Amino acid sequence: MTRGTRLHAAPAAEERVRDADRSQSTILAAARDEFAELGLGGARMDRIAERAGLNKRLIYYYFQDKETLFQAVLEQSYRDIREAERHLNLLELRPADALRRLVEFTWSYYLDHPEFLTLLNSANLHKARHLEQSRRARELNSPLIEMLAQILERGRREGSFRGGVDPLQLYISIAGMSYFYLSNNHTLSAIFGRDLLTAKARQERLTHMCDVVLGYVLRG
Amino acid sequence: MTRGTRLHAAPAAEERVRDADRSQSTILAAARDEFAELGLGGARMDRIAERAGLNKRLIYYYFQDKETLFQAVLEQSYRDIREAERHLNLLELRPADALRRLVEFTWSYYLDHPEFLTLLNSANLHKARHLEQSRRARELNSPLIEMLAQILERGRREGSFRGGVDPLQLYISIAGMSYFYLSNNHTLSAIFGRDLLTAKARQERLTHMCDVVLGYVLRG
Amino acid sequence: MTRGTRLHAAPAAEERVRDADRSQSTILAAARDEFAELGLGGARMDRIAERAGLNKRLIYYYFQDKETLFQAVLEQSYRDIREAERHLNLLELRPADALRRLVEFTWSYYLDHPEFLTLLNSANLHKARHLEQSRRARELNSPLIEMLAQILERGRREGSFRGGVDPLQLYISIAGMSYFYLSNNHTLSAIFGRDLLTAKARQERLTHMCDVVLGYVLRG
Amino acid sequence: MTRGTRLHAAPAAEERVRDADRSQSTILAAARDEFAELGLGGARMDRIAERAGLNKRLIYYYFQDKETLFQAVLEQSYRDIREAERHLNLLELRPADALRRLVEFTWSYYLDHPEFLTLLNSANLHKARHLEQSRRARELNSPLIEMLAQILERGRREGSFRGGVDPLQLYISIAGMSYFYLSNNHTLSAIFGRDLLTAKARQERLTHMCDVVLGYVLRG
DNA sequence: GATGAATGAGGCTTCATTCAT
DNA sequence: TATGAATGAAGCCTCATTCAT
Repeated sequence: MTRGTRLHAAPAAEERVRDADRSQSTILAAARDEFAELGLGGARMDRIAERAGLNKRLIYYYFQDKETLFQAVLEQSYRDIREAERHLNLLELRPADALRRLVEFTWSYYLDHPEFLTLLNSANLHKARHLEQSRRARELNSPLIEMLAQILERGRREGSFRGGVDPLQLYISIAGMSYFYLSNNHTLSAIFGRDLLTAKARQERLTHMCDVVLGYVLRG
Repeated sequence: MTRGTRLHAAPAAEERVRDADRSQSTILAAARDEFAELGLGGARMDRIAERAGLNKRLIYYYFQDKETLFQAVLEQSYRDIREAERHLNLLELRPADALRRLVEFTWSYYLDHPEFLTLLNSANLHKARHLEQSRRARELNSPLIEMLAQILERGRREGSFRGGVDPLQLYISIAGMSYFYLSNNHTLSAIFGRDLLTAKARQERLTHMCDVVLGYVLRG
Repeated sequence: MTRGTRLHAAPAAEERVRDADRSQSTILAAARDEFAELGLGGARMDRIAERAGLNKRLIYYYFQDKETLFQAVLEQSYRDIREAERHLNLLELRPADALRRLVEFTWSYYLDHPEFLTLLNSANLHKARHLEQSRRARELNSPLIEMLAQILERGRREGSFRGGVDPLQLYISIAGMSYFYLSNNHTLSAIFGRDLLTAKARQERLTHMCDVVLGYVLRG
Repeated sequence: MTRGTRLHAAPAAEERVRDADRSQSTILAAARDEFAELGLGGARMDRIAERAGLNKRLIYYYFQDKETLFQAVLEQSYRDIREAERHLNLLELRPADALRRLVEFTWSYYLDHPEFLTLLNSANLHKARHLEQSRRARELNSPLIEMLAQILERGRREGSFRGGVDPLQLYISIAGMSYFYLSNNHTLSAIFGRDLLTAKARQERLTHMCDVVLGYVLRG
């Protein structure tokens, strides 16, 4: 008996299971938005339930409490960005192009996922205690570090890149340049009285960052 | 007249004023610590009073409410860093040295004032609404931008620096490289399983950042 | 036909019934423990299901709600003690020995069934409303009262017992002396700083109670 | 300046202090009633506030949480009964009269303070953990034990009492006989179909208990 | 200036119970 | 018979804030 043949019938077992999964995802997405907008302390369980369109009690059914929910949101966010990173085929590009692509990817991902930045902030405000409790923390290690190491090594062997560059340091610098600009965007705008998110400003920022990275890495 | 000589007497007017000032500073310092550790949402007025060793009611007496108090803390923090920046006499140094000095200063200030980073995060989580409400926001404009502009211009005229460098972009990059490393220190440590705050690691980070900035700015 | 020989077959009707009975007993035992440990207000339906290793919904299937379940537990407990009492063949003993045996039985039963004491407490906290609702309340009348009446009468006729002893009053006194000692054991221990449940202490208590009862009943 | 001279004046400092005290007593009394009627698990903080006519928050201001409040109620109840016991001048009476007076006092106190019985039950349901946490538990030791010891010794020396009676055992028996009758009154009434609290029934119970105690203690 | 007492709103969480197979 | 998913009501407790000297 296929699904189409049952009319007015109750969902089959497999479907009910999927309902549970769907509820969990819905909650997770709602929580992600709430936490991103208001931080762990400012988030409200009531509002998360409302955003999810589900009963508040269900949140506790699937995720024990607020802290656990936050941890689940964090893990999901990490899984998401790592998934995106895996699709970056940097090793097919020439070293300099690969670096440009990496800078651009980081920049675009942060731009498209502003919630990732605030979640990261919240996590660090709480001293990453949520990550430490996560057994999966290590799995969250970015594949980019290894890719970056290979790119740098290849560039050095080609003679175009300088040697002695620590890939982790460079990765952090690349991330930091995008991150600070976007994360502190409001403060910077207020202080400098300049909109930093116009199309032009964004293009200029990206160009600047590429220039910095390549200026550093490229052999004079 | 020392205080000990007056028995059962009410404090003199001037002394009362000094007490008032001292109370305010005490509250501000306590609030800064609390906000830095727990964010705006996680901070507790009770705890701030306790940290200050003063009655909670007094906080409301001096600072209308929690938001206003947070704003006051933010402004004070900005005043503090701007004050420190004013003592940086970069223009006395040669351009390359001035840049190194600027990177080092930023790095050291963030290291020594971790609360500044978390306050900044909190402010940005709330979209800098506290800054916008502050009449003094513009006064918070860093003098460093102007200094940096002059340094870059001088280096360019000397022929050692490349041209076309936007001082604001560079300033943000410098700040971002330190900021991300320190602010996300916990997350990074958890993920990469590497203590990023040992003396050696700190030295390496500083060297890396100087290399990046100078690598970018110096004419090949 | 053993169960193992039927593969993928639905259980036979008789077996289903046995399962049903077993489930009900399991629930009842789990509920008894939970109620005994935590009282009616402190007991949790979730925990009862967990203790029983059965789905919570099943509890509602067999016992309408928490109150009804409590009532069922109470009735079962009464049935249990009445059953034990029925095996006491006091009338075969001489009057004084029969009294000693009764005191000892009461004491031992309470010692061995501490849950009975707390259930009784809970029932009385709720003014025995669960008993009043029970159609079987009267059936719970202890056969001991009648036995005790006969013992007292026989002792009196023999000339060894005093007359005018109300069997119900004596029954309550016997029960009360054991009950208070055991039920308030924790409080008494805390206050008097003396472990009341060592083997020696228990023996002393039993001796004391027999002395009291016989001292009262025996003709000088 | 006496109180009467101030009209329309705000309460003086000493009075405000008393307000705090009064609030605490009011809460304590309301809590005692609620706990007595419904047990620890069944009591509701909301209802306690309502009974006290005070803001619920104030309960938490003075008594950290429900458990602490319960502990405070327990301690107060013990203080009350110990206070009453102190006014019993048993040593002025002849030994047999002193015993009768003690039985009567216990019976009357329990009759007049039914909440004491249920509080005791609740405390024991929770294994007296609230008492153990109380630093004052030992102070709650009844002065009656010592008095009873003296009465028994005096009776023995006079030749009217038997020897070898443990005052603690006797105290527990006296308390238990009253306690069980009253505490399980509802259950007993339901089972035996007999109202145990009529004036006549109460008189009979008291007579019975005196008979038991004296029958035991008096030398044949 | 300083403080202990008091409060209303709301937050997180738990509970008994029902739904829908 | 048995069960995982879902829910509304309510419970304990906390929070920022105000009252009343």
